[in-house]
Amino acid sequence: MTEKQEKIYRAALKLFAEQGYSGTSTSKIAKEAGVSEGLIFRHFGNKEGLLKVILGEAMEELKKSAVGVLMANEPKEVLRKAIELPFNIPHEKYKMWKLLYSLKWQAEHYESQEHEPLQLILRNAFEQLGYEDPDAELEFYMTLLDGMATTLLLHPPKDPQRLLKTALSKYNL
Amino acid sequence: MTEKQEKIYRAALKLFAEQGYSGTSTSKIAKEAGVSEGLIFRHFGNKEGLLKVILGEAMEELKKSAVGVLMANEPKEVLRKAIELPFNIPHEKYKMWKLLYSLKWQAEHYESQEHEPLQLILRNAFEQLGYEDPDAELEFYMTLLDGMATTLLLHPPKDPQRLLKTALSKYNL
Amino acid sequence: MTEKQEKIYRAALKLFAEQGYSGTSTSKIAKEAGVSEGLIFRHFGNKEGLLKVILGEAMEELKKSAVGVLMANEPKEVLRKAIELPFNIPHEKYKMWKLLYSLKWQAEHYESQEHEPLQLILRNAFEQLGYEDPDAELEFYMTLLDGMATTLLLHPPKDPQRLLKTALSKYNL
Amino acid sequence: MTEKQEKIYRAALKLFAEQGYSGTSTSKIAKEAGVSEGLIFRHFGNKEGLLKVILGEAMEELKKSAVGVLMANEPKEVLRKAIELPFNIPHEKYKMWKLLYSLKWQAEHYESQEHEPLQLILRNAFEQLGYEDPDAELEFYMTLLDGMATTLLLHPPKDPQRLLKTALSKYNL
DNA sequence: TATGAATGAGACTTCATTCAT
DNA sequence: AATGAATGAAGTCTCATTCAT
Repeated sequence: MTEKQEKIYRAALKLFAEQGYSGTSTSKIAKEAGVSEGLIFRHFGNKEGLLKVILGEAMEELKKSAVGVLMANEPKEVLRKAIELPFNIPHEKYKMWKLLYSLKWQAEHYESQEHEPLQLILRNAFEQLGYEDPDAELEFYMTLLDGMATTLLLHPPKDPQRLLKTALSKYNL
Repeated sequence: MTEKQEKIYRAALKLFAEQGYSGTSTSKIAKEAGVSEGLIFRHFGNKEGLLKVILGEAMEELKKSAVGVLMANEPKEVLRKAIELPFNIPHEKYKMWKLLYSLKWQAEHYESQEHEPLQLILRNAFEQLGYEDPDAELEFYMTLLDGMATTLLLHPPKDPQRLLKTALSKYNL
Repeated sequence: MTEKQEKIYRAALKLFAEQGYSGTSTSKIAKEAGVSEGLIFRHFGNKEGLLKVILGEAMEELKKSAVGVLMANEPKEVLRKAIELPFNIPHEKYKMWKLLYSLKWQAEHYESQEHEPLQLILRNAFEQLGYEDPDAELEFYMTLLDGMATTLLLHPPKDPQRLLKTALSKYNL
Repeated sequence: MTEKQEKIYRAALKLFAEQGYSGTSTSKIAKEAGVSEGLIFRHFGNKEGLLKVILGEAMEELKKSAVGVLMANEPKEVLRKAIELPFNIPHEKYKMWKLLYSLKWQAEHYESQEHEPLQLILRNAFEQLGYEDPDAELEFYMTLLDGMATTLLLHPPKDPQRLLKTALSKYNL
C-alpha cells in the first residue's frame, strides 16, 4: 500500500468504527485522510471495496491472534489463552475490532464468523478436562468471550486485569 | 398512537434494527409502513425524533423488565432473575433489543446506560453471598449479561435453556 | 403527465436531440426545465428512464404517422404517401425525429426499427406495379426514405416541396 | 505517428464511432489502446484535440475519395462514380465514415460539409444531360447519397451491389 | 517518451425535509 | 390526518486533465 492508500485506509477504519459504515461518507473519509475524494475510488473501486479491504485485513489479524490458542498444548492453557484474547488486543488494533463487532449487528454485512478451528480446540479442551457437557460449555465460553469483547471495546474498565482475573478464577485457571 | 403512527413506528423499528439508523432512509420506512413519506414528519418531526420515540419506549421496556430483579428478596434469586433477563425477551421485543444493542456500537448514539439500580442490587447480592470482591464480581456479571444478550440476539442457539442452565450452574443457582 | 413532468420531458427531448444523450447532463435538463434536479429522478427513475419514456412516445408517434400509408388502397398511393412521410413531420415533432435518427448511430441504443408492416406494404405495392425485383426496389426505397429524413432533419432545404416533387417524379407519382 | 500514437488514434476512432464522442471517456480509450491515460494528453493535448486529428484525417480521406468523381470527363460517368462512392469505402475506413456521419447529428460538432466541388460538378453533369431543373436534381442526388451512406454504414445489406444496381438503373447509368 | 498517482469539477442519484392540496 | 410533488443539500462515483517520476 502506498502512503496515500494507507491514509485512506486508516481514516476509513477510524470513521467506520466510530460512526458506522452508512454513517460515514466518502467525503468525510477523504477529508480525514487529507486526500481528494476521487482517490478513494481510484484505489478501492468504491466505498464497499474499501470496507472489504479493511475487513479482509481484519480477518487476517483475527486468525493471527488465534494462533497462540491453537498452539497451546494443555487444555487449561487453551482456555486461559482463549479468554486472554480480547485483553491482548494492541491499542492500534482497537478500531479494527470495534468495526468488526459493530458490523455483526448489521444484517447486511453480517457473516457469522464461526471461527471453527478455535471452537474445535476449545470443545476438545473441555472434553479433556472432564466437563460433563462440552458442547454446552463451549457455547457458554463463546458467549463469555463475546461479553468480554463487548465490555473491553465499548466501556473498558479502569482495571481490565481484574476482570480477567475474575474470569480465570471461574475456571480455576 | 394512531394506527398509521403505529405502522411507521413498527416499520422504523424493524429497519433500524436490521440495517442501522443511518442505513435506513425515511423513504424505506414509508414504503415498509405503507404510508406517505410526509406523514413521518408530521407525526415525529424528523428522522431523529422517530428514533427518540423508539428509544424512549425501549427504555421503558428495559425498566419494566428489570422490576422482577429489583423485587427479588433473596440474593440468589436476584442473580438468577438477572441472568434470566435476556432469556425472557418476548418475541415481539427482539427488534427493540437488537436496536438498543446495535446503537451501543455507534459513538453518536451511545449513552452508557449504566442502569444503576440493577447494578446496585447485584453488587449487594454478591456482598451478601460473601463474595470476596463484589465489585469485580459485578463487573464480570455484567460482562456475562452482555455476552448473553449478544448470543441470544445475534445467533440464538437451538436450545437457549441449555445456555441458561450452564450459566446458572456456574453460580450454583 | 403533470406540468413539471412535461417540462422535464420537453427539456430532455430538446437537449438529447441537440447534444446527444451522453452529452446532456441531468443538471442541464433540470435547468432548462426550470426544475430541481431531484425531480427528474422522482418522475423518471433515472436518466435512462427518461430516455426510454421519450423513445416510447416516439415509437407511438412513428406508428401513428405510418397509419396513413398502411390504409392507402392503391399501390401508387402507397408509394406516394410513404415518401411524403418525412415531409409531413409537424414542426413540434422535429426534435423527436432528430433524436430517433441520431440514436440510430449510437451502438448502445440502436435497435433496428425494421418497421415491418410498412416494408411489407411497400414491397406489395412494387409487386403490383409490376416491378421486376420488388425486394431490390423496396431496399432502394427505404434507402431513399433514410436520405429524405437525413436531409429534412439535418439541413432542410428552403423549398422542401421541390425535393418531394423530384422524388415523386422518379416514380411517376 | 509513432506506434503508441497510432494505437490511441485507432482506439479513439473505434470508440467514438461506436459510442459517440461524449459517450467515450479518455480512460476507455487508454484501456482500449493499452496505454496510460496520460499519454493521450501528451500526444493530443486534450480529448477534443484527439477528435480534431481524427476529423482532419477523415476530411483528407473524403477529399481523396472524391477525386475520382472530379476527374471523370463524361457527365454520366460523374453520376455513376458519385453514387459508387459509398460502395467503395474500404473496410478499414468504415469506422471513420461512421464517426463522420454520426457527428453530423450532434449540433455541437456539426459543420455542414457542403463539399462544394463535388456538388458543382454534379450540378454541371445534370445540366449537360439536359435535366430540366439541375438544382432540384442535385438536391435529390445528394439526398440519395445520404441515404446510401446511412444504409451501408448502419445496416449494410447482404448484397450491396444489388442496391447499387437499382440506383444506377434509375439514372440509366 | 511513458506511466500512474493525484486532483477538482461535475456527473448521476438519494436523502431528509417542506409544502400545497 | 394524509398525500405526493417538490426541493436543496449531500452522497457516491466518473471525468478530463496535471504532475512527479
